Amino acid sequence: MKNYGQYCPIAHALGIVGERWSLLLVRELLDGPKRYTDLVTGLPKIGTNNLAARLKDLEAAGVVEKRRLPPPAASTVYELSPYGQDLRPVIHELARWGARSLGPPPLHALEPGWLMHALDLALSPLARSGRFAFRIGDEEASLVDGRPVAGVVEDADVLVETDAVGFYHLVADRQLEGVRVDGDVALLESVLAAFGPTLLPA
Amino acid sequence: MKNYGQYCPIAHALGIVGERWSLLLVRELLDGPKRYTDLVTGLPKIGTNNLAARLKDLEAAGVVEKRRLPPPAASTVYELSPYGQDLRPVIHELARWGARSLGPPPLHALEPGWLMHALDLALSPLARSGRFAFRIGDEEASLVDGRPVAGVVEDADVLVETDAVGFYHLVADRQLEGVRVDGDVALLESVLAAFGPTLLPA
DNA sequence: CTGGATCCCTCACGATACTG
DNA sequence: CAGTATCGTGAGGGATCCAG
Repeated sequence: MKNYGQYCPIAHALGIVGERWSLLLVRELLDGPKRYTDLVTGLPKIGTNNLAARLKDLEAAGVVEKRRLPPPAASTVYELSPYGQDLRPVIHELARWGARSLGPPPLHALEPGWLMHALDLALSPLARSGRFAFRIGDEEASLVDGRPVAGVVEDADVLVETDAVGFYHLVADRQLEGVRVDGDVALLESVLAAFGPTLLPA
Repeated sequence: MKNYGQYCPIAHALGIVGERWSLLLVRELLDGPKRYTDLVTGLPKIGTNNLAARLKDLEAAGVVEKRRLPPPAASTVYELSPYGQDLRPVIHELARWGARSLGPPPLHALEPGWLMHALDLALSPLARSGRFAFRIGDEEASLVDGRPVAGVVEDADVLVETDAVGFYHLVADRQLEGVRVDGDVALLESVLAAFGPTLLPA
């Protein structure tokens, strides 16, 4: 992509990761190294030529590194360089901004692992202490002292059970309809109360 | 722009501001309302048709608002909605990330007001207290208790005078060559010492 | 099966000219 | 000043094909 013709850190950053698909590619790699095929399945609508081009660009920019796994797992994986890892705060802010106008989820076709990402995004800054467990649809994850972990943790302070739409309204509107809460309800509500308005005021 | 086909706050956010020029447009408007022509001069390489299209998209998405100024200043200005203002943390993080691989500035063709933006970006999180004044090339700005203000403030704790390249090396490498510092040098150095490594390790 | 490269088609972008 | 009209180019999307 051509440059923006300005000496500006924002324009420069966008020259590196501003192309279509680039930041979504980084999002995929934030969960760890992935193979080419994993990236294709994680980004179904990207053309393979485009994926190869984006990977090449990001590699040339020092954001992504290509590594051959040693035998017997002889395959190549792509992973973020340390500089690429530093995009995490950028993507985190972008996600929090986007979430405010995203609307409720479809009940189908959510990506595996979405709950851990959602907890990390929406609640981890708010629930720095306590043990929260979530069983949402067919996903399970917990928040232990602000860190998301997989599965329902033992002796949680509070356990939340609902589906994806119920979870959305829980964090977005603080509506508890259709949500089953076991344990310290007040603790959960105090965390949610720290949430500002999340929906687009318009 | 077509969607990314995923229920994901990042993909959704990129669907709104992910197109070429969109975030730079928001950057321009973060300084306050601007007229169409001001935007053209601030983004010299954008085509006017493209600018019109991006403005229309951002307005439809609730990020930008178009307002007619009352007579006698009968002109239309564009400004960020509250939701658009909330992009400031995103752009801030992006700028800090991009600055790490940006390299030293050209001595010419820096945009007016760059110094205030640079102070805001690089030093305002670090210098929450104290009065720092800067005279860099033909730009003047100060940092008062962490807030950037225009001009050289009276009775500053420290006054820094150099050119843009000297300023860059001051914040990037903490090199003081070619930099004239009046006042509390130790205070300035303590702020700079709080800066981590800023350049791409590669 | 993984890891791409190639082709084609469409549309978005960039430059410029033009208008209310 | 604030855009719209037009047009050429090139990047992105989709499908297919090929090599290890």
